[in-house]
Amino acid sequence: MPDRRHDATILHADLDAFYASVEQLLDPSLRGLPIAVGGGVVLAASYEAKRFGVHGGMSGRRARELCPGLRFVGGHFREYQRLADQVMTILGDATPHVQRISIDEAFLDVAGSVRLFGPPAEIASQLRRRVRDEVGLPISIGVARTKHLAKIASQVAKPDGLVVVPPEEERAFLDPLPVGLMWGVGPVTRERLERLGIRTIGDLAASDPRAMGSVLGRTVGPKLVALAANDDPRRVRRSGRAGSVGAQSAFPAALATRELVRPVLGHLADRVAGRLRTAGRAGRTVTVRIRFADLRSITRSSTVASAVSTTLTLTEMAERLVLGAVDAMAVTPSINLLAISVSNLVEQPAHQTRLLLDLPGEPIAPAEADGRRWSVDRSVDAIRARFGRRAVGYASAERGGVGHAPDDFRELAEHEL
DNA sequence: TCTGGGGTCCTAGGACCC
DNA sequence: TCTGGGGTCCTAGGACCC
Repeated sequence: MPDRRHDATILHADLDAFYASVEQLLDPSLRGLPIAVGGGVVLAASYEAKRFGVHGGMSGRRARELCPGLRFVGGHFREYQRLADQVMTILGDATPHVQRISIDEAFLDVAGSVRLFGPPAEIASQLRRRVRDEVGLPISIGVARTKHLAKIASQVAKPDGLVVVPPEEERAFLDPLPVGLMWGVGPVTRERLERLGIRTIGDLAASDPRAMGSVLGRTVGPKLVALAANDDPRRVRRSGRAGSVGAQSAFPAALATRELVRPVLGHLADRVAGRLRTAGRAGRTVTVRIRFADLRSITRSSTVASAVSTTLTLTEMAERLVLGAVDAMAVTPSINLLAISVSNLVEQPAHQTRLLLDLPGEPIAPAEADGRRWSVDRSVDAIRARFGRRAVGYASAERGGVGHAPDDFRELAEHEL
């Protein structure tokens, strides 16, 4: 692709209030009404509900207080995935350079498409129209020279809008905007910056972390300051595969006994390792996270030479890490949540692993033991592939308050492996 | 106001090697 | 023997995003 980084050819496309918009699409009687997807928690709110201050992450009770007429609707998770995929296909018609960064948003670089389809702003308009006509959903698009600018532009464009930032207007566009609009500036950083008198992106761009001493240096790294100064070298890359796979489970502290650790980890390892095997991958680094009753959490990790994808091996490694950390503590803590994550992923196609015969009476070398575990796992995988996930359960894993989140929602959050 | 799950990236320190 | 620089890998924690 020719280097046209001086042109505004990056698009950031972002579906508006995605889950809520889908619900309104599926049930026309919900259109124009304040609705929230979810129940105990608001997963997404329609713009009609947002006007009352309702937003994602808020408890259902709080949302009802703010907006008495709020309608809660159950999530049609399969439809979210299907419609979002449909939208991505449309985006892919404009250019092969599409980087999907979540279920409902993506970066595009249309530098190579200009001759075919016209200027970027026109491409963006066409895409918006097609998504509206063919899928029925509103989508906002920002067009600029860099990913950071395009992302901010799409936020400014919402709802259902298009904002183009010409290269010569970047500084004027950026400077007055609140820092909180920047990618990577959340509530914590925004609060710290506020205390330093930094409120706008322009303020941050004008600041020098070294000159301001270590306070600013610790608050924001050089990367963030560079972004504020409009220095963003990141390219649009085709969506890659996930770099890690994990699973977690929260449970009432009252249940958190040492005895619970093993079954919970077994259940988590079963999910993680199963996904790894399905994707033909394995990981060298195993990380566990332990959250305590006071919501503080710690992580412990271990990196091994040969990548892991068997359920039992992963369970054992995780258990060693968790118990090692817990036993080192002065008092046995109440555990609130356990998580397993596997990273440092490598390819491990099925045919690469030897299937070993189980000869009765023969001692089993460690490597062979893992081979045996692997073939057992593959058998379980095969049964599940035919008869569904629940056909074979991991021993005693379904008990103990594990697995609160609906499976559909969980699958939605899983990234492409 | 404290729901829950799956991810990424950044920073910093230490070990180790050249 | 001491000093120093640079690169890579690992570990841990934290913030953030959807």
